[in-house]
Amino acid sequence: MSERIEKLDSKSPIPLYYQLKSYIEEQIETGVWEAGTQIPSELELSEQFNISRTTIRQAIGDLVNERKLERIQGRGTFVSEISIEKQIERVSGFSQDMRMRGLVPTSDILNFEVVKASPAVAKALKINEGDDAILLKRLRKGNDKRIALEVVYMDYKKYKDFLSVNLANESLYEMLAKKFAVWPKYSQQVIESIKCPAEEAELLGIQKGDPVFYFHTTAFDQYDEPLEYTEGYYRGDRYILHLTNVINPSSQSK
Amino acid sequence: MSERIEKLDSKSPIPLYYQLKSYIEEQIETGVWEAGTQIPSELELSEQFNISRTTIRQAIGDLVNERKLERIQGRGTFVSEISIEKQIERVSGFSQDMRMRGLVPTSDILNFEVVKASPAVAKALKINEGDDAILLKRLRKGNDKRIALEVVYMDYKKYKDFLSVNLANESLYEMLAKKFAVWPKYSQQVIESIKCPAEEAELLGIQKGDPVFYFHTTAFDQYDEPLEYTEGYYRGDRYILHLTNVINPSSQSK
DNA sequence: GATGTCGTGTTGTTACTACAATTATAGTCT
DNA sequence: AGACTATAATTGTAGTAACAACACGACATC
Repeated sequence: MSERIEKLDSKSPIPLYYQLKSYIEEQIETGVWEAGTQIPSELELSEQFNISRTTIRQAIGDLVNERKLERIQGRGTFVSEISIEKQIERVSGFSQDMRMRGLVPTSDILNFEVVKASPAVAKALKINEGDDAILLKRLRKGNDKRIALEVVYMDYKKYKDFLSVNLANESLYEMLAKKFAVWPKYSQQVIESIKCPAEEAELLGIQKGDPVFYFHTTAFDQYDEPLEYTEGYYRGDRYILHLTNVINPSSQSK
Repeated sequence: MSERIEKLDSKSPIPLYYQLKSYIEEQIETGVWEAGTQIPSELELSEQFNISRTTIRQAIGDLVNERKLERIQGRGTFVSEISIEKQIERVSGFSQDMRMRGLVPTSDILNFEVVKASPAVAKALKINEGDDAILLKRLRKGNDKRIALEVVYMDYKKYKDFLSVNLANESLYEMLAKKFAVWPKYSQQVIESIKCPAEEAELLGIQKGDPVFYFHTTAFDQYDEPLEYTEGYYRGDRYILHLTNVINPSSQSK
């Protein structure tokens, strides 16, 4: 088992460096290469797989960027102690967020209609004030407990077909990817800690004035166009924000 | 002025690719290459600076990683529309945070002593419960307005000399870099939205029960060792959290 | 004991080459 | 006009080569 090496397939349409990258990721994820340990040197890998050092470095460089590996000149390449990656992936909407916390996400749709864009919505979606916008108001639950109240706005011109879909239990992002071939590339959030207004408090089942997170989030698609704008009230007693901040995003080469 | 090209210095100890990277960053930051526009092709840059395409690609690859450029096969390389980078740098402690918001950070030191580590502190700093820990309690202000109450804990064994320094107006991180040659590499935060307790409310000049952000932050140094653990209460009416979440951290090569 | 030197192993930098894959455009054919 | 084709331009992948920079241990020297 040990000297039997899965040779990489140079005839495959998948690039060699990518195959090697997958191999290394597998070694890390299965624990064959434990956190903190040194991986084989570039020369060793080059001989082992019979591919050039250029290709080895490309695979390792990618993984260094993703913070799964760390290179130290003169010493070697090591498996990162802490996988920051997992924490960063937090940001993929409510459904994924809940699943990551081990909760089952569900939603009650309170409102689903076309409205005129308010100034805030228009600005976020880069449309004109008064233009048509899709409004989707949902009470969001984790394991059937009320967690948040979210109102999503989208550009009606772009996503009018969207009104016909059923998304009671489906992730908005998963649906958008399937039906419209768009997906979020990044999102910008503004988060406040406020007293919950009366109307929202009632829907969330808390007292007026109880502390809540108030999110304004604009998600951008792969073309850097606004995808959706969301305002959300998250119960302070049931929702905690976890963040990992990377101070100095190091480059591929250093 | 236009055909006069700053030649890169191959005799400099600074790598060529890094010099080129700096040059490109300068072009972007000064607006010579505007957002969305195509930069010269790799071949053009190679001829212009008389360096190999390998080196060009390394510089561009770094900048693609930092999301300042985007490469599209068959089309070219373009300046990113939105500089996410600026938002990511948010995370460097209160002083830098305030400065980034255009406010002048100051602090009142309320307490600065050695205490026995509580379970939470011990766990965060990876020391034993009851071990000595440095406690630094500060009322933090922006433009002389009270913003937050922060309590920093550090390992006394590692940073005992720290007790003698004066940091009324200096950033903790800047001081640590100068005196101890350590700096934060990343931090993990847990953020809650809670009702402010009575004691903290009084110090912050708000009413008991007003909403505040409650932060627990552990910062790790360049060796992945815990550097400091901070608990902070941030006034909800004066502090807003801005986040940019990158959904799919793409690799250097794609 | 402290310091310096040297050899080995490792990653870092740079150059050269060749071909593949993709995109856009110009041109041709129907 | 529309569909297809060829070509050019551009980035992507892969190889080879050489030397630099750095870390570290072994050993010698002071």
